Amino acid sequence: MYKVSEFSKMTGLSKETLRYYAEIKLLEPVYIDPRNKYRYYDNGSYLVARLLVYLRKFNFTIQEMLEVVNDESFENLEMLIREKRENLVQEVERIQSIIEEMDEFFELGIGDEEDDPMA
Amino acid sequence: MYKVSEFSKMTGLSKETLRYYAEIKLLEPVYIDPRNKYRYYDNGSYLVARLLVYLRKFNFTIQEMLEVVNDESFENLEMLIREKRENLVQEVERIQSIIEEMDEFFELGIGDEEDDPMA
DNA sequence: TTAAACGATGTGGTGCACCACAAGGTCAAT
DNA sequence: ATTGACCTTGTGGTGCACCACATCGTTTAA
Repeated sequence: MYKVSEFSKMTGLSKETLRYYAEIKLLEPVYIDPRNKYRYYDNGSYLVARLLVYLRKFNFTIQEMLEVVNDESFENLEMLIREKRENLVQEVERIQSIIEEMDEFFELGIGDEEDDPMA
Repeated sequence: MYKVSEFSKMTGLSKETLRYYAEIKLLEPVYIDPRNKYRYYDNGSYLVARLLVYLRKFNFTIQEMLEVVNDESFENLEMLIREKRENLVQEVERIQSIIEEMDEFFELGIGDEEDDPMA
């Protein structure tokens, strides 16, 4: 079993983040020593932590990661990632429409200041 | 000249936002009555406010909008919007690379749980 | 044994861009 | 004059995902 610092180094998640994740029940220690309250994680914790690090790369929010983790057999993992993918596709479209608006803004010619480009 | 509520309705910016914008010197009242501290805005304020609303649509941060507003002749406005456009293009690319990673994830076949897809 | 490293809890803070409530003074219409 | 609308200041809160410091008890290695 791993103590907090070791587990933090293994996973790249800070001690504070681990504490936060335990608090919101995203990733809880598998054992807490009642004498000193030390938190211990195991190899199963490590697998979950690696999954979380991966999902963070996919821009998953905490809430979304909770859905993944609370699905005990991870049978919905693919579906949840597909949903997130759809989110990201829509975000790309949103940004691209902003870019198009900017291009229209440039076409109006900002140099002509007498003409209110924002009308 | 306009008082706060009227100006808020005209611009779509909430009173709290206007207060905040005054505080950070993004959009300050043109006159403050010394007797009661009432804040007044004028038509010039309205033009600036409309510009800010527009830039918010372009995902400009407060700091970026400050750069625009502090450029008194607005001669750099086009340049600043081009920079922001470049930011947004890069953001689109960032998200798209995440989407590609997701697609690779799907190709690995998550159904095969004996194979660690995160290796 | 000692001292440094380690771990815990409690608490407040960060960045970002607002939002909301309380309390008190001023304005405006009746 | 009265009352409701309006404005101000002060203060704390929101959502989000952490981050950091102080204090105190425990563990570890010399």
